[in-house]
Amino acid sequence: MKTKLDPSADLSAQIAGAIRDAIIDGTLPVDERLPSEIELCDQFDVSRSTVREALKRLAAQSLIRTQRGATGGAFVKRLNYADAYAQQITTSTLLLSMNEVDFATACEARFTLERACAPLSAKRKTPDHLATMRAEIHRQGQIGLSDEAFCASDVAFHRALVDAAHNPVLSYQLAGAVEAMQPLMNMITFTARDRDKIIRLHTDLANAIEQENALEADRVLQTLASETNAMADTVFTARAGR
Amino acid sequence: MKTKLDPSADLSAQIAGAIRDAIIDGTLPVDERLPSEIELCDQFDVSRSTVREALKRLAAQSLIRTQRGATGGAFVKRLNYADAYAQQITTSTLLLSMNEVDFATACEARFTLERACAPLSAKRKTPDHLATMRAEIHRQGQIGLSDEAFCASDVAFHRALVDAAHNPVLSYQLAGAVEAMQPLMNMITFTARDRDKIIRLHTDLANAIEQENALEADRVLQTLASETNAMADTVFTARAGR
DNA sequence: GCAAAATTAAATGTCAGACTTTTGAAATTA
DNA sequence: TAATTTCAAAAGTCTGACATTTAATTTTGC
Repeated sequence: MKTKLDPSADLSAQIAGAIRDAIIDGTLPVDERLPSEIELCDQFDVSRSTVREALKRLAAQSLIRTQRGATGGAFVKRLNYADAYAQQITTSTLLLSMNEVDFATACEARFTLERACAPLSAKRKTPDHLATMRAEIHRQGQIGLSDEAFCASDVAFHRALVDAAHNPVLSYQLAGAVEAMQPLMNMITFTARDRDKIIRLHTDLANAIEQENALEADRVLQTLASETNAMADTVFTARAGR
Repeated sequence: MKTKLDPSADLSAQIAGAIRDAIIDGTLPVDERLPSEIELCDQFDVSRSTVREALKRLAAQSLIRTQRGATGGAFVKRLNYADAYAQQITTSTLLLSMNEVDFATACEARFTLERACAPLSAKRKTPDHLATMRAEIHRQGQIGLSDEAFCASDVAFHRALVDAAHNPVLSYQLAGAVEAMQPLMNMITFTARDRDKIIRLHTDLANAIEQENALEADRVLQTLASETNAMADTVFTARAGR
């Protein structure tokens, strides 16, 4: 069956779109083999280059995987959490860095979502997640730690908090909110006093989670949010003053 | 400068990765023109088809846009909210539909995040958002409305609720959680009684938001979450019984 | 007859070159 | 000066060839 395309618009985009729609609505189930490139040429009445460009578009979105060889081809890929996480983080990071989203807005979004997680984390935490949180707190206290490493550890701490909720969908949704903040946080220079303050709050938070005290966890997260905002304010007003 | 690639791995993926990294870390700022395809051929020592496949990968992720003509080329694209939303929704939808995420898990994630939004929405709502919510409630009550249209209206209602928080980052993060549920919801047949129940809760929610009663909004959302779960349960156990 | 080795075929990956279309800039002309 | 024409650069498309990978098939050696 020949599928008609609009010859005035981007052909590879149209082909990719048609296949993507078929994947999303389930017409093409997971692990189904797509027609070979040659067959797609025939179906859409375009050259192989165009078909290949369409397939690369789909591969970039983790919608298909390709195998070479005799029984090879393009297959509908089961989107796994790792790939989805990676895409989510890339998109979120760029959205924040390119759109001059102010720190306060991003910060509010992040902590609002984290606060939503906290009660579930308190209820469902395992020793494993608590151990990760405590390990990161310890790392954050090491002397000579660079600002960047401090931020990375901060992200790891908060991811452990989120993962403790044991809801992979929630973890996925929050991955972007938490990780995308890292480049923004990296712009901040944390004084020793700032770090102390954060570490103390992290400790309070870990304790609250350990004791399944959701209310206290929420309180600490609110404090952490306002403290983070305050630190960013100090840095940015200082910079604007120069 | 010639950039070296690993000839044993996928060349276009490597090129796309190199350029993507340059965009993410800011080496290539927004609206910067990439070298022309021919220049990229030279830089990476590959053919034009390979370069083009790499560029299509980037275009699929909304990282670049291309222009034809004399002053044309590939430009780093400012990722806008619309594109980010669309990607977020595609990814979330597929993640849920392909991984046999059970309804309860997805539902929990969605309502947990929405509950986090509600206090902000109550505080910052505009007449506009309230009007959208009420309009969707009205639509949901129309007789002869298909299940699918009912679900679509449900999504629109909840998006208005989220958007009322006036935090675009939050709206973006929640777009996936709310929209990705739609295909799952579409599997449910809503009885007239179910619809009545949902519409009543939606009305309560809109009222709570209007009166800036965050506590009540939270209570309604919790009820809505458990009711939704119950309806799904009924449908799925009935189906499993056959 | 069976196991190892060689062959084959199908598919993606890559390359080279030509042509088309779009589009802004430069040159020309009225 | 303004409108028109020409030009050139760039992406978009097509064709055909060859390379590489991989599984199935066939052949060979014992």
